[in-house]
Amino acid sequence: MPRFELSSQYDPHAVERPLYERWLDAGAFTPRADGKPYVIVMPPPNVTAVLHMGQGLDMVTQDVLIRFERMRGRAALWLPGTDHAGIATQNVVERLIAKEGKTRFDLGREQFVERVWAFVRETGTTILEQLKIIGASCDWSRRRFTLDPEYSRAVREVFVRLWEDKLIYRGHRVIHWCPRCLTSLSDEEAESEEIDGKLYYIRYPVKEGRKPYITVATTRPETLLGDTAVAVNPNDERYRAFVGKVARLPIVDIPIPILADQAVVPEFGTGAVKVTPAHDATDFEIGLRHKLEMPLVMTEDGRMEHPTRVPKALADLDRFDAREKIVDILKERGLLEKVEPYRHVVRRCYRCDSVVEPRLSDQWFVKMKPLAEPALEAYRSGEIRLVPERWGATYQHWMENIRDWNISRQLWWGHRIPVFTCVKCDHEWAAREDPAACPKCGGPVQQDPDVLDTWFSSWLWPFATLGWPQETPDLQRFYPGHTLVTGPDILFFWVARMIMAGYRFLKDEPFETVYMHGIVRDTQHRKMSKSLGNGIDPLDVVRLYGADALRWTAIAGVSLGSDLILDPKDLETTFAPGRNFANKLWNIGRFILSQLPEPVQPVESFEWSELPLADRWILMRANEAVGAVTASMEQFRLDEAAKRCYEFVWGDLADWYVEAVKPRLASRGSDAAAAQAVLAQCFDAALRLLHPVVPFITEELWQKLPGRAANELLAVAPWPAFQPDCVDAELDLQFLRVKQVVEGIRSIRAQYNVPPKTRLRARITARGRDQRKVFEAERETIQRLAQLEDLSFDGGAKRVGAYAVFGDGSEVFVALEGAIDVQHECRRLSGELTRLEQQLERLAAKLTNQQFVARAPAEVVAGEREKERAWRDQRQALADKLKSLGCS
RNA sequence: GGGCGAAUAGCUCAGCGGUUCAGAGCGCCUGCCUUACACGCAGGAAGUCGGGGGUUCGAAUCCCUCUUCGCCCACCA
Repeated sequence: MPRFELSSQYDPHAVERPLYERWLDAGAFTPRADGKPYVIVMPPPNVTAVLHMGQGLDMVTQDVLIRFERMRGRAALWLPGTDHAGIATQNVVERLIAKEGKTRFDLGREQFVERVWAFVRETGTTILEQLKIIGASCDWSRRRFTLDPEYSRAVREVFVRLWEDKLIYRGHRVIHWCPRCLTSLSDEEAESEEIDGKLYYIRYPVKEGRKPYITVATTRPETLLGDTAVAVNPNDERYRAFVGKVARLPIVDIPIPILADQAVVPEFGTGAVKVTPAHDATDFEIGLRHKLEMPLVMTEDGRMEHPTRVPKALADLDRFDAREKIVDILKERGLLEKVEPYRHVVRRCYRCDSVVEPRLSDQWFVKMKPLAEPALEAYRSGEIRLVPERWGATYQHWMENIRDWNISRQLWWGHRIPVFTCVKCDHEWAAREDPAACPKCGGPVQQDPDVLDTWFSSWLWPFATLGWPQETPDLQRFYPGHTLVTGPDILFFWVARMIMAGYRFLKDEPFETVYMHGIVRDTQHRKMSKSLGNGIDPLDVVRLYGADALRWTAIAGVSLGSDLILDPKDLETTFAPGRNFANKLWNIGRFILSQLPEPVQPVESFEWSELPLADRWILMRANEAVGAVTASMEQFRLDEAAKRCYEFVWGDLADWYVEAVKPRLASRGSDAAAAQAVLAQCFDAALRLLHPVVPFITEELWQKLPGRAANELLAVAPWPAFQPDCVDAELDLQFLRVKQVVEGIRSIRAQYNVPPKTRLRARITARGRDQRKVFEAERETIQRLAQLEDLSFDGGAKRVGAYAVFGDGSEVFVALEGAIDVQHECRRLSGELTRLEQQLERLAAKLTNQQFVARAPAEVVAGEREKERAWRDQRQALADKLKSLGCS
């Protein structure tokens, strides 16, 4: 009698939350006290973030890995947390207060920062709570935030150490400036985008020249107001006469020198270039070389402003409005030679998408070369591995050409830069503790107003989260970590820098493998984003299909490192497969559980050789699945692991084994006991193998298996062990023949439209004696699966019916008196014969090809010979059938 | 301008040198509510593996080239 009443459909919502609670209560996600550690640090989401599909993929991937290793007995630590995300978070709160009609300047620094904290306290755990919904098995007791006091100490320590090592310096140069966020950005934070723009050719009047003007080409005419020279290449004959002359800067109407500089490419534009040292990085270099003035002609928010260079008509205009107006003025004055369409790159702020303005300013930089060297070496020596490997080239290229890192941001939200200046004696230094007075002269001190780049704190994540610079037990135990899982989009921002920080400050790699999955995109291969409205809310998916369905699609839907393509307009197609599979699993469980006694005898208590073929076969298949799934997991081929489980559960266990043993189970006799034992064992193994991918439903079912202790959890149960000596290809082949017989009969049934309820009579003629024994032993299985009322072997009287012939020449006859259409049967069989003959012909050609026989490996040749023999038998059998039917 | 990736069934993708290798899921067609499951069962149809060339006894699978998409990097304004 059934021990459980389970509904016929799996209801994820009824089980997910309680199970998660149970895992938490049991401390299942805390690393076990003993055992070799396995550590994944979670890429910390922005503290204001809500879960999107990209993170969903990232997190589920990590969860699969951590659950797998946890089951394998490792002291598995998945360390969660959030990032304060300087610009992003400040923007969010600025928008909030904008609704009250205020700016951060109205509030003042202190109040604004307090406001951000209030917001973070209120909403900062949202995304972490969402992770629980999708089943993330992180150790919440070790949750970190990049602005935690301990973490901040690490950030400050790192800054001071780099300062002491002379790797931090103040740079006066042209950096990327976001006029909307009002801060400088690193090179990485200014994303390039190709646009269809224009190239403006502008005439700069020249008094003493042979020609009345020199023409320059530019994509940003508005910067003309900041020009302090015109430059040409020193080797450019065309302009030799101009060098040393003075041009008249249009609109501003001031003299500027025409000079020669190597940086100018003669082939581009006119070969003459306007030089705007304060608003262009190359021009800045030219300016330095020629000691040019470097006037800023724009405000921080991108409006034109300069006491002498910006005329009233242009003052205060936004840079793009100013561009149009300046072009108009130039046109009016005949100074605009031409305008060409021109495809070029602009840089955009990665947080707000504004076009970034190159701007001369003072910023703090980190010298990166010394940091990059060990990180590069670690990759080259294989100490750190990138998966997929192809990212190695990108990583190397970036490291080899690394540029100094601008780490100061003109924001209020973040780690304040610990550089202090004495108001009295100008002494400047970095300090671990806030100083009360200047250590040199005792004068009052001022702290640098800027904060650090967010990534300057997150690059310490693998060890700052473990208590560094304190020598904590966690740090000793869990550093270095093992696997980092992330998307390739933050390879430079984060991954590369973590590696550098690890070697610099811990003298050891932060992790051994970086696994980079792909990006989540829609069916048009566009990245999912809020602005495109093509996103999928993972929580919607959980609501509609359950967390396991979401996880299934995220894992089974992508191969190693490839993008995940999802259709936001068709969630059903996208996520139903996972739900359906969960439901299938549920119902297999429902059936098996209804059949199992308490307790179930262990499989080991049965003599292997006495188990029926089907039992030995499914046990072997289970074992094979264990081997394959384990191997796939180890290689990050998570999709293969998931699909292998699917095949075993659905294709082998449900479609064949469960159906095959139903009669035995129904008999309730001694035959049933073995079947029960085998079912229990196989199902248990399947649940274990599937648990990392679909933790909820597997735990729920596993709990119901007989013999479960009250406090046992699948989440911390051992991973099944693969037994290489149980692999048996012969066994598989034998059962394959059984399957083929069944399928042959089913196919005949369908072709002759025999109603499912009609029981047929069939006769098998086996090719070899062994095979006959197999068929006889599995007679009941075949009868049931093929819906037969009678199955006989060999010899019976010739009757009218249909035949199917198999690879080894065995054949099955299905009696179809009255129903048989001889013509049709002839066509069917001769079709098969033709196909077989063609195959044989090809094979024969291959085998008579001396080149093949001589050069191909002997075992391949032998295999082909064997194949030929079997096919000949099959052909013979088919030909006989045709003859006996009287086909012409 | 460099570098990388992708192109296989209507859709999303596996397969990446040799077992009937041309596959899976979804979709489609034909039967079935066969007492675990219609989120299911059984049986089918469906692709000259982007084009061309080459290497090899043998090529979706390796090499070259072209085409089309996508991504990353680069101070020719």
